Amino acid sequence: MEITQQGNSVLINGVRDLDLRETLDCGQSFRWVEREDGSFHGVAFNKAVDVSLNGDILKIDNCTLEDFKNIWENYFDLTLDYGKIRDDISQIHPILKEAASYAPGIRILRQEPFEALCTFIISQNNNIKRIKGIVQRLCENFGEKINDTDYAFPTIEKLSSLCEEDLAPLRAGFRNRYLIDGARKVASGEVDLEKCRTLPYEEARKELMKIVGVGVKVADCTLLFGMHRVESFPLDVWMKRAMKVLFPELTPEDFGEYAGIAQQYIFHYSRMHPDLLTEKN
DNA sequence: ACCCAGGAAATTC
DNA sequence: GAATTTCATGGG
Repeated sequence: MEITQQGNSVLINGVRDLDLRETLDCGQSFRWVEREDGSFHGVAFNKAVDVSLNGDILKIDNCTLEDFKNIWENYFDLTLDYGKIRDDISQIHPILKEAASYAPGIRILRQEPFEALCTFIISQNNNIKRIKGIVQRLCENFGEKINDTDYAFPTIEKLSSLCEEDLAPLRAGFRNRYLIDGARKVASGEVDLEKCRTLPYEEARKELMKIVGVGVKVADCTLLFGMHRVESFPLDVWMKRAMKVLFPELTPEDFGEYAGIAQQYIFHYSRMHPDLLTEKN
């Protein structure tokens, strides 16, 4: 990877295994918007950027070399060799091999832990389109304004200072209570998100499940997308169907130390081929 | 009107 | 304890 600065942009040459749409619009982050020209606009770590990819050249606008090294290289997980991981996990099962080669540009973003926690609390019994709307309103109402059009994700302190009724503008329904409980327990230290990066997996899960409204699935997604615990294997409705129909002889443990990456390949593949999961198949 | 949505809590059996 | 119902909201 060769990195150069060009005006207000940073160019990264030689980026492999990255497709912006597959990665930013596959249900792991809910804050990226695709533009007409195929670029993506989004906010993370209090910075708003435009990202585009031409061949193997990644361009990040409104970005300094420092921001790239401190934030975006990590955010897009560019130091992990997904080609190698794909080769390895492809040996687990032929259908996984097919799913991985179907969308080889999926990467697991390294999002902010608190943002991942909140967005996956919001995700429960909900659809991706509405999740995006609620998250957008959450940022507009309670996040710091960082330019004409963009808002940072709300801080832990800000959200923990609110009550359920304050969140009414989100129209998130019963999830308001869960968001407040999560913010308060994280703010008080009762739930330690940083510890979840290194705790044994089951203990990290339990730590997050102290929050009302966080069960196994939301905990697994928070660990995978917020703490980069790539051994996590979240089972949502799609994945449960996929396991039953496509991998009846396998258990989550069979997917190994990169199960979370395999999960994303399978999740995306299943959503793109819903007919594969109907009863007769 | 009915059913579902990257689930989890509350209630009932 | 395991199975079922409820929880707000919006879209198909």
